[in-house]
Amino acid sequence: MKIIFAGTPDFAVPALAALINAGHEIVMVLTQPDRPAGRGMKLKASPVKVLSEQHGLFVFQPETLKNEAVQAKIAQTHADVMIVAAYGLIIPTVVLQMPKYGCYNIHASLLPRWRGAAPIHRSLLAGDAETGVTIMEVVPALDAGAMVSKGEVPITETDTTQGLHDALAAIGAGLMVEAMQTLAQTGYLASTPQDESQVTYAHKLEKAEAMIDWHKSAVEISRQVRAFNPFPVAQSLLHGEVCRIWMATSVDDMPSVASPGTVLDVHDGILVACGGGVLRISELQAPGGKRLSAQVFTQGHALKAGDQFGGAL
RNA sequence: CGCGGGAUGGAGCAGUCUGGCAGCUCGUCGGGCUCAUAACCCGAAGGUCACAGGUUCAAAUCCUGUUCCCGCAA
Repeated sequence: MKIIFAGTPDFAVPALAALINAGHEIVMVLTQPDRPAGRGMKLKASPVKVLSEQHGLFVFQPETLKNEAVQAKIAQTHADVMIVAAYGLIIPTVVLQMPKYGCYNIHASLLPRWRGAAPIHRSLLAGDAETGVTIMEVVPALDAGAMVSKGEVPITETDTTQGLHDALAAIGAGLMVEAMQTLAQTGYLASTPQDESQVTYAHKLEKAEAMIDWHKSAVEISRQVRAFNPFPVAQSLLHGEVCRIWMATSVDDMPSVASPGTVLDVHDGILVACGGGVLRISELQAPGGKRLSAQVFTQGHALKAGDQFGGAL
């Protein structure tokens, strides 16, 4: 089929790769314009653009799709279908109606739960037992279209956003290829409307949410740490400096006797007292340094039982 | 040229401000102890202090340039 692919970050890459592999004709790739990013603010191409160029695809990077000249260019492709995966720009109704079979989206949650910008982070933070990915029709309202298929993934005590993201991106890519196969054969995709009474929204992450409040329970802090890995990374003050916490699990068979934020032991992971329970930090990063396992970290940094996380600068 | 931190045996760090014998924790190797061990004891190897130039009797340390890594901000 003739496909327009609209996507920007890493999450969209497996889907595009899978569609190329499945033999579809990608007539246009929409991705956000190169943005200044990273140290030095150099212009950086999106992951989707990088892959597209490797395959010699036609890449189109308009600032907005509201412009008529831009819309005309999209119409000229005469695509059968448009596939959206974390594109990041609003797609006007007129564009949604251009492809013969419409427009389908890959969303990283089990809809109708977690519509919006940060579904993986929010499901992890909320302590959901499972998450997943949904293939759905794109409609003008945010992530509100009827659902075509779903893939579920259980969330364990050690899952991070990074890990779930990669798993969901892979599953979503497979489901989308399946859906396109069905669409190509039958010219139709069955879909189920979302139950509006079950809708929740996954709001964008705020930087301020990264700071750890040691008065929370170890279970909650562990979720926060894992939800914020790899971005923006949970952090706390240690010896007056910002320390990033990459991985931490809650130790359930240990009562917390000291005040929240107190280091209890550093021999098997860094154990820290919380508002409820004890947190075992297994990977962290000091300013200027690389991320290190707790064991390696304690060999080079003076950290001992009785030290305090948190507090003021 | 957006702002700031860093580069020191294999790993992680101190030492730099105030120039004067290259240090610490861990790992590796050898030996000992032990029924045994990632435990404990004794010993050893391993570094052109990122690279280039300058100042000095003397530079890891001060000055200049370069490369690479990290955080912030986007």
